Amino acid sequence: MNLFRDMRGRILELLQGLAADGTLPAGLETVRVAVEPPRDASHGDMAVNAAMILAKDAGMKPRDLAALLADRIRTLPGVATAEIAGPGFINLRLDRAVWLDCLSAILAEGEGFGRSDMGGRGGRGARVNVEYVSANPTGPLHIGHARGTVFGDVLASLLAAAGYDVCREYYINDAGAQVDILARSAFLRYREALGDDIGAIPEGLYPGDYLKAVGSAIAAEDGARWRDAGEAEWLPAIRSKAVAAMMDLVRADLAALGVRHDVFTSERALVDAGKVGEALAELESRGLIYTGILEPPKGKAPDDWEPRPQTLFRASQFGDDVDRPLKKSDGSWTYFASDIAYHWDKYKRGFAIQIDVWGADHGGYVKRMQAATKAITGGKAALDVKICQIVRIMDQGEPVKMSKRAGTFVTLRDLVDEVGKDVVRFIMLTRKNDAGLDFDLTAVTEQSRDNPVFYVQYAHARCHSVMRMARTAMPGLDISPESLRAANFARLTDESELGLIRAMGNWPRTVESAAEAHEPHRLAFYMYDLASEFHALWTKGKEDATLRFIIEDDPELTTARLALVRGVQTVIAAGLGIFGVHPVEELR
RNA sequence: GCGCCCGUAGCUCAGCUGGAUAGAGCACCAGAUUCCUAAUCUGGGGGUCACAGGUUCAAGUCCUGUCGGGCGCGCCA
Repeated sequence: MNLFRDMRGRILELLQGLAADGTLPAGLETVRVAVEPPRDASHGDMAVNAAMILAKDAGMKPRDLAALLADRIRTLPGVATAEIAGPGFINLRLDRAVWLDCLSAILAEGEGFGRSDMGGRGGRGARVNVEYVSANPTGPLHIGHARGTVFGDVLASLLAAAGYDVCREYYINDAGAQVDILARSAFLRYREALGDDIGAIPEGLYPGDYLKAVGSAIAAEDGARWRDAGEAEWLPAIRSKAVAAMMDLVRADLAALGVRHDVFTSERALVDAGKVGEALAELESRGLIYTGILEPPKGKAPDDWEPRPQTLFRASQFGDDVDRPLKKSDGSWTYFASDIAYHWDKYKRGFAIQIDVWGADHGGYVKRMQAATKAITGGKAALDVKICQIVRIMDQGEPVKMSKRAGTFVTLRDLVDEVGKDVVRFIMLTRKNDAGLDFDLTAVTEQSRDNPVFYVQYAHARCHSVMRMARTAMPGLDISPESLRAANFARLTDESELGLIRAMGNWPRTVESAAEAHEPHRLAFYMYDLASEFHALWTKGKEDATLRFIIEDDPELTTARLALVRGVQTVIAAGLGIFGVHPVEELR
């Protein structure tokens, strides 16, 4: 149930009617017609901008068109008033019964309230692929991965809630030089496990203790088989085992954060299957590959720059600044080349809508990837890249210096262990993805209004608390979901109560707009605002006892108010559900 | 030098893809709080939306330029 979308649909029907009887010209473009809550609540329940959007094409003044339309809107069931304001807004007030029905719908739909079918009507939604994390399989996840991981995961949930058929994907970069280094590092640990003295880990290799277990495992499995073999002989096997072990680590870290991917795609597998060659042949056949010499970047020419003919993709034909190399000087593919194959592969697997979640340091890569995706799919796939800005870990307002040597934590797991997965997940979404974020280890566990996690959780817990209280104070009262659903909502008359219902009525459109914009952080702000309204009403009951939720000598009123509380609880739980945050029933 | 992102109240940030008088929280000031959970609530002051142009009925939002901050810039991923 989405009151705003329903109303928009009915207004579009009215417009069609006006066009059909010749009052308005036919074929007016209505995509920009919006039905929204007005910025100022005193303007009413809904604001319609149709008259201003359509005035020019209709050949009318906005306010005249508004008057015409308002006359029709007033005849719609559920509309109490339709007034023209400002440059041509039509402000609607709905019958109170409409809002009360909305509460009824919330209770009936439960946490499904707010789910949408915008991803596709009548059956399965459009398929969307969200690729996130995709950290190199060379060690455990570190703090720098936290934000993109949470962002991608919640964006995926959000799109699913909006009716899309979502695939959560992880791209394993197991084909580059990094994993060879991993293999060499693991090989040392293997020899160590066999009793060799390996001394200090040489510069350039991964020194982490987490590789000791890998070395031991290989020693246990293969014995001394590789010990005296040449690198060319052992490297592929050790690499494969090490990567598998690292992915186990990564998966465990992800699980600690409550993240689970549907698909893990291996870059090496793509390469071995010849997909890169196929992709480049495809581009070649479209005349998009040539051999040329790139200009050195101005202002920052690398020391060892020398002009060299390269195999280039014509990225600049698709919006990129320059053409991009596909081959390294040793003849192997660049990372970009296999990434083209990968995105093409995603498209061929049925994903015309693709979203990649990257860290801020990859911002310069966005254009070329979009250019390549556009080129190789013939413009049929859309790639949106969400860049997550860096997170500064703070403590008591001071930045935390993170280094292994200093003993301060650097891994994602440490962060989760320190404050809990729910806190990490929520806080990572309290800022827009492309803005920086300060994560204060002390502030996020404080119990105050400054701390959005607490504030929202407290609202949810408070709902449960009220229910527990009601059971004690009025033992004979039936507060089962069925009973609350059948409550006499007409007893809800206070403006704060209705305001709360209106706020809840905004939830479905918040979900839709957040899904459309690929901006899950909007849900955090919504939840915070709803919690705020709820706390305000609760406090009102302290000053005015007649506004309390529990009125012992009036079971009917109490039931209605508990239904309201239940509604708030439901909507917050729905929001936290999309966030993958467990809604607490009690704070301690 | 070029590209991308950012610039909104003293501070941290929203602003629903162009709408009405630009909003929260913190901090500050003034109040409420023997209470369904104490960890709150009500009100107030505070703005050249970095700056300058442009587009239109309407610009924080779109375009151009300038300034300031971050990230990136062939054979790393």
